[in-house]
This record gives sequence, structure tokens and C-alpha cells, in this order.
Amino acid sequence: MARPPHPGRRDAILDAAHTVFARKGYAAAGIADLAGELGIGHGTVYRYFDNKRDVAAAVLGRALERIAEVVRAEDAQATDTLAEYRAQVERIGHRLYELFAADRALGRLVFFDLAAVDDELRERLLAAHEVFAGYTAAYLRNGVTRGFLRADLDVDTMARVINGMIFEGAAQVSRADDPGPLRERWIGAVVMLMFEGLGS
Amino acid sequence: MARPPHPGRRDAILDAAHTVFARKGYAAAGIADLAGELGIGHGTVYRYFDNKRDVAAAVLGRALERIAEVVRAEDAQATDTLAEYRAQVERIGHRLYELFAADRALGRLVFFDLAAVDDELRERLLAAHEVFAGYTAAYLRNGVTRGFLRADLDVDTMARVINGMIFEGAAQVSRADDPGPLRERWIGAVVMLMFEGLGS
Amino acid sequence: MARPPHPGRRDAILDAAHTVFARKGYAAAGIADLAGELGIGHGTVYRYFDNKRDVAAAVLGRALERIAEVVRAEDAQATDTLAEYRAQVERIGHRLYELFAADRALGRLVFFDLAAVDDELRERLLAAHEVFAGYTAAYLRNGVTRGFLRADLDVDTMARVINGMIFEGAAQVSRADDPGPLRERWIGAVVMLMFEGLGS
Amino acid sequence: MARPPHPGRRDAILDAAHTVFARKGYAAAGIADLAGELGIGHGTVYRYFDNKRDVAAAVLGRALERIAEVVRAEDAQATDTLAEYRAQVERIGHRLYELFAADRALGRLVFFDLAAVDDELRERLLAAHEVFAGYTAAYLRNGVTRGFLRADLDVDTMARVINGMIFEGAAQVSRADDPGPLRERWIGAVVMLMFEGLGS
DNA sequence: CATGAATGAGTCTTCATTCAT
DNA sequence: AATGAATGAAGACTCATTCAT
Repeated sequence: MARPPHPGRRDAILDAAHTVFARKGYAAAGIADLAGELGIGHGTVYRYFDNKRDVAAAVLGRALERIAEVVRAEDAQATDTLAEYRAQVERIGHRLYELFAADRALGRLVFFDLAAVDDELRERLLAAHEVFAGYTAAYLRNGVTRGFLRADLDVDTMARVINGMIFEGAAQVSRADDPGPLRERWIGAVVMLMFEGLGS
Repeated sequence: MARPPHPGRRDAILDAAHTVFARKGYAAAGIADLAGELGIGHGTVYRYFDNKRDVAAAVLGRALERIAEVVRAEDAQATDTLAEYRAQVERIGHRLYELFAADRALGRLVFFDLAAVDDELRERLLAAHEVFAGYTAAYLRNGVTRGFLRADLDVDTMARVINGMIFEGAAQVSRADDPGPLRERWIGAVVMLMFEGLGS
Repeated sequence: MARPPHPGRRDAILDAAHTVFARKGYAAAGIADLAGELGIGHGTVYRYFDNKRDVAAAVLGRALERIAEVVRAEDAQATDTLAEYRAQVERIGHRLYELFAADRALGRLVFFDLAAVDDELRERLLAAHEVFAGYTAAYLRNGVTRGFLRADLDVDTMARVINGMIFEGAAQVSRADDPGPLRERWIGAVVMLMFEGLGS
Repeated sequence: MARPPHPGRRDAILDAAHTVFARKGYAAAGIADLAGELGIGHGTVYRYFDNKRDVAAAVLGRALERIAEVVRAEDAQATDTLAEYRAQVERIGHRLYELFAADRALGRLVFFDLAAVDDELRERLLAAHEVFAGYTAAYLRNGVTRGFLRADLDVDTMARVINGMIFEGAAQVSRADDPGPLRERWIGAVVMLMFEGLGS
């Protein structure tokens, strides 16, 4: 493990890696590509990271943290009614939309590239899924406790199902040519399914 | 007369690749691993495929076709009532469960490994997502036409949202230590969300 | 060494090799290319030849024999005067011209490709050069003996020098787009140099 | 600051390739042989050349340049008499002798190995032949203009015929066990043919 | 600290050759 | 005798990593 002698350099490398891994894919991207993106010598990367996989791990960590921030921005305990929960879901949806629309590389990394790097990174990604499922479950459990969600919910499973919808939306946003129109349509569909139902 | 091309040899290689790619990941798996798995010379692989990527492409094609078979097994036009549609969703869910529970490698390939091989393979995977979304949309459109689904559905978006739930379930099944318990819980949650709603 | 079970098959393979080696070069041409040219299985080649190099050796042998035939067509002892020798040189020149103009592959094989196959083939080619030098030397020696060539000729060296001119001409013919015009110009130049001199 | 690119390293590789290609032949020589000859890692070769063929192309370029230097050392316009031209031919002959006698590999590369590498390399070699023919033609044309060579010379054809003699001599020198005796015999024969004639 | 020249392990891929049919 | 499926030795080439400067 290297110390970061040049302040900000480590983050700059991660920024470059974020971009380059998303552009070429992890396997096809070389350390020289990262360094070239920054105009630094490729040996320098090894002063901040042990190896290429270590760079990918840090990129993944940062990416997941940015997603986690969105999820943590709301308080699961703070809702008393279905309407409040619905508003909360909409807010989270909009923030995720902003995140993935503003950084198109993010989705490609999280949904495609980094899971294939190696077993351990895939496990980390899956562990994050579990964490996110835990957050969603907390909302559901709160709703059940407060009585505005049905008592017979399989909270853990439903949390994963709901997250599946949400991340599918994020993936769509990530690869859409123009993600603008997706903003309302995607959130609208999720909210309709969760709070209104499909039936006529 | 020379020996005929070994019948089924191509499929055997694809079977081995399916297993090995899922076990080690595409990048870490070598052609020699595939051949070793079968006890054949690795040059033999090149009699059936142009190169390693070509093997992966064929593995993906087969995997997607197996999923597509499940989706095609039902007829979107065949439902007149919400109850019938619900039953259909349950049947599809069960078949997908069987598929992914019986072949644990399938999910890993489709959800993790093969999308990272190549831009073109990723596009193929995404195109398949579109096809599957088209199927789901057909069910929804039928429901709207027959009047048992609400008229203001954004059919295309909702189809993708629903598929997101379903494939998230498949991914769960693929990596669960014991997928058995997931069978009813996952399908139950999806069906509850689609047909009953979360609210109390 | 294989027996030739199918009459003419061995020669057909050599014809194909002659063409294909000249077209693609020895290294780039595969046994499968030879067989493909003939529409036979490539394993069949091995019933007539031990290996690829053996095919090249036979191709070279045939090529050299065809050149030797031209050289042997004249009798070194048959000339009594400088004019007769000059006529002989012209006849040989025309026959070589016919040979290399009619078979464009011949020159490429003999002057470019086959010498690079391996040491032994190169030695064989050089040995043939020696044989051809021996023929030319015989003419010269005859001329010296009969008194119509200068007595102080270094017969062996001059024979090689003369052959150098002649084979350079053959090489030109082999690669000219239209060898027609070369016929008289090349032979004319050789004959002028040998029998008339450059000086004014 | 990192180590500078090893000065002369590129040339050292070309020297090694010159030797090794001439010793084993281009096809049989591996990049590892070149590197081994120098005691460097074989990856290093690829820092200076794109691929094996590229090395051969550079070896050929250097070889042809060394021959061209000899040819360019004389000035075609500088001769006024047949005797001066004869002296010039003798000087060029001696310099070529020195070149090919001092570097036995040169002839093998230029006359045997490198022409078989590739169509493009063969073309380059032939183009060099044309250039050399152009030089010789310039001498001849000068002689015709000045009146000491016969006016009816087919200058271009004669240039190629003469070069054929000269390069045949160089080839002899390259492969002679002891090239020493060839020095005077070869040049003597060429000069006798060009300036004295065969006739008695 | 930064650099990039050097390294060589690791892999894909080719294709001459074998041999069961 | 003919075939072409199978084989695996061989080698070109890449690129993550090291380390002298």
C-alpha cells in the first residue's frame, strides 16, 4: 500500500480510471491508458495503488459510496403515512436519476464492468446490493410497523424486488442516448407500481 | 472417409465454456481450460470456433435463447382477466426459477461475466433485454386493450421496470446457497407488488 | 517416403505447390492450400510426400531440372567459331526466355522463395548454380581450346559472371508485367557485352 | 527521471537480427533468439519494433543502405574516358567486395532470406535493384554522352545485365569459405567482359 | 517522488502432422 | 488409398509490474 504523496493525485487517478474503465472496459484498459489520460507516467500509478485490480477496487468503492449517499439521504423512520413514503421514494428516485444521468460512466462500471474483474469485487458489489436492500427493507419495516403497509409483507424479499426495479431504471438512464425523458417515466412507473397498482 | 466432425462436439465445448467461464470468469479462463475440461486438445476448440470471443458469443447466444424460451412459452394475447394474467406471471416466474436454479452458471454468465467481454456482446445482451421488455410490454398492452389493466399505463417503461424485478429475482436465485426458499418468496413478492399493492 | 498410389497425383501436387508457393510464398502457404487447389484432402499430400519441406524440395528439383534441360540442349563441344558460340548463346537465351516467360511462378520460386526454406534447399540451389556454371565453363573452355576465345580467360570465374547476367535477365522476365519486350533487349544486351563490348 | 531509452539499443537489436536471421533464416529465427543474442528480455524488442516483420524490414533497410553507400561513393558524371570508367568500376567492385567479405551475413540476407519474408519486403528489395540499376545506367549514359561508350547501347537493359554480374559476384563472396581469392578473379572477370571482350 | 525502460509470465492462435475410419 | 478431425508444439505478442535513475 502506498502513501499518497501528491495530494489529490490518488483521486485524479481514480477519476481517470472511472472514465477509462467505463470507456474501454476493465480488461481492455491498460494502466498506461489511465496514466495517459492524466499525462503522468504509468509507473506513478503504482505509488498510489498496489496493482490494477486495486485501482478497480477503489473505483468500485467510490462508485458504491456515491450511490449509498443517495440512499442514506432519507430517514426510513421519518415516514408516518403512505403518502410520505411515496414522496420519499420519489425523492430517492430523482436523486438516483441525477446521479446516473450526470455520470454516464457510473452505470456502466457498476452494472457491467467491475463485477467481472474478479470474485472478490463481485462479492463486494453483491454485498452493496445487500446493504441497499437493507435500507429499502428498513423503509418497508417502518411502514409495516406504522401500519401504512400491509402486515404480511415479506420485507426482505420485497426490498430486493423493489431495488431491482430501481436499479433497472438506473441502468436504463446510464445507457440512454438522452436520459431526459426517462426521468419522469421511470420514476412514474415505479411509483405507480408501488402505490397504485396495475389493475384498472 | 475421415472421421466425421464429432457430433455434438460444438455443444460440448459450449457446455464446458458455460461452466468454465462461470467458474473462473471469461478473462481468467483460458482456451486450455475449456479443452482440459473436455479432455480434448485445445487446438480442437479452434475447429469449431474462430477464437475465444467467438466461444463467448455462442455461449451468450445459447444462454439468451434458453431464457427466451421461457418467456415465449406463454401467449400474451391469451389473457382476458387480471386473474389470468396473474396466473401467467406466476407460471413464467416459476419457469425462470427452475431455469436459474437448475443452472447456477447461467445467472453468473448473463448478469456478470459476458457483458464485460466486449462492446458487441454487451450490446447483444442489451438487445435481448429489449426483446424481453417487448414481450412484457405485449402482456401489458393486451391488458390495457382488454381493460383489465389501467388505461394510463406507460407500457414500455412499466415493462422494463417489471423485468427489472424479475431479473433481480433470477440473479438472487443464481447466487443463493440454497435457492429453494426463494422460489415462493420471490414470486410472491413480485405478484404481490403487481397485483395487490404494498398498502394496507 | 510414400509410394505413389494414384498415378499422376504426385505431379499434380507438385504443380499445385509450384503455383501456390509462388503465389503466397512458402511460409505463408499451408498444406491445406495445396490440397485445396487440387480439391483433395490435405492428409492425402502426406501419402506422396513426407512433409511440407519435402514438397518444396521436389518442387525445387523439378524447377531446376527444367532449367537444366535448356542448358543441356546445346553441346559445348559443337562450336568452332566465335560466331557459332554467339549463335548458341542466343539460342540458349531464347529458350530460357520462353521458359521463364511461360511460367511466371518459376522465377519467383527459384530466385526468391525456395532458397529461404532451409539450409539444405539453399545448398541444393547453390549446387545447381555450380552445375550451370560448369556448363557455361565448358563452353568457354571449348572456345579457349579452339582458339576463338582469349587464352587468358579465368574460365570458372567468367562462367559465373556470365551466368549472373543471364539469371538476372530471367529474374527480370519473371517479374515483368509484360515480358514480351524484354526478349530481344535482354538477349541483345548480353550478347553485345559478350561479343561486341561496350566501348565505342 | 526514468532511464532514457537505451541509446543504440535499436541498432543493437538490428545487429543481432542481422546475425540471427542470416544464421537461422527469418522463419526459423524467433524473437527470443534475437533477445537471447543480446541478453535482453524479448519484450524489449517490442519497445523498438512493432513486430518481427518490422525488424526484418529495418534490417533490410540498413543492408540496402550500406550497399547504396558503396554505389553512391562514385560520381557517374566524373568520367571522361573508357579508362576512367574502368577504374571506377574496379573501385566499386573492390568496395563491394570489402563490404560482402567483411559481413558474410549481408549477402545471405539480401540474396536469400529477406526476399521471402513478405511481398512488401520483396518489392522493396526489387525497388532497390531498380535504384542500383539507375546508378549503373547513369554511368552508361554518361559514357554514351561523352562518346566513349557505343551510341547504340540499350542503357537500361545493359545496366541490369551488368548489375546481375556484379551481384552474382557479391553472392559468391558471401558464401565462399575463403573469399580472399575471389577479390581479383571476380573483379577481373567483370572488367574483362566489360572492357576487353571475350574474343581472342 | 516520478518516470518509463525493461522484463517475462501468460495466452491466444496457427498449422504441420498423425491416424481412425 | 483418401480423408479431414484432432492434436499440441511452437511462437508472436501484450501488458502488469518493477526499479534504476
